[in-house]
Amino acid sequence: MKNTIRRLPDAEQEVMQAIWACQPPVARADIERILFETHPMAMTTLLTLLTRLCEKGFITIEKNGRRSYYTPYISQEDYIAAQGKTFIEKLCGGSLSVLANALCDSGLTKDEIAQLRSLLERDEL
Amino acid sequence: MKNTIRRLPDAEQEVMQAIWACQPPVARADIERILFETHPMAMTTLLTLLTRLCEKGFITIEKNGRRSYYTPYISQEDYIAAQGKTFIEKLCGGSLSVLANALCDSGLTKDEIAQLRSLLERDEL
DNA sequence: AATTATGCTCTACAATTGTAGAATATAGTT
DNA sequence: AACTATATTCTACAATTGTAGAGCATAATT
Repeated sequence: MKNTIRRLPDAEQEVMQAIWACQPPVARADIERILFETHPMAMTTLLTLLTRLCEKGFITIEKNGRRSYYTPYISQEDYIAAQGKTFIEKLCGGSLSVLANALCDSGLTKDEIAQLRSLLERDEL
Repeated sequence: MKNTIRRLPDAEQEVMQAIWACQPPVARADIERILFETHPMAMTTLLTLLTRLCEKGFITIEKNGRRSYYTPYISQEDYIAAQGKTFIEKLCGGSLSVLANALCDSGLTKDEIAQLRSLLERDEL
């Protein structure tokens, strides 16, 4: 786990999620297909973002002939952990309960509140 | 509560936190003093950020003579709730337990894990 | 009232981000 | 081998963000 994982800009994060959703190494076409649902963009735009993600150390790119294949270098779990941690420390003063309360009070749909309840009732983890 | 609260860029978020830490309406000098600890910047930089925050609807500015006073228009709780919700929906597929697991596995200090444990053991909320 | 100090607004500019067309390189086809 | 299709890299540019000096307005001081 890498401990300083920078917060990605929205478009790049969207691309990472598409990559994480696939079995690596991932072909451009697969990423494109997934993104089409959530954040459609021109193909060259996607390729620009992939290049930037590589420069930032989030993925590796291997070429095979004229095609490239993309593999996450930072896992989704590590990214979530790092960003979640930063979020809690920076915004919630390090207190998880501040987050939980804010979510309960106003940030969640009924389903999500139910989910939070059940999560809080399990005390394993 | 406003339901579409945009994610602020880092510098502006830092300023908001300084404002939230004070009793409104807040004088520039107070914000400056707090920021000096976390994110020092030139005074005019701060004033630029305050103007942007006002344009974005995060604060209101009232002038009294040549000084201005700043009041949050979006509460910290609402901001945390909105960003937390977005975070969970966008990154964790809407599943809080995904966040909780990632945090447990690698994102938290010992203290924070202890805190999460105790939070999970309380089943009020 | 004139001068000075101070607090804010305007202007500026580099870095990052979002977006995509133009150019290039390579693989497939005739 | 020449032609065509296609996948990637280069180049480009507007919008946003981080940063702060120059200029302006108003209050305090002499």
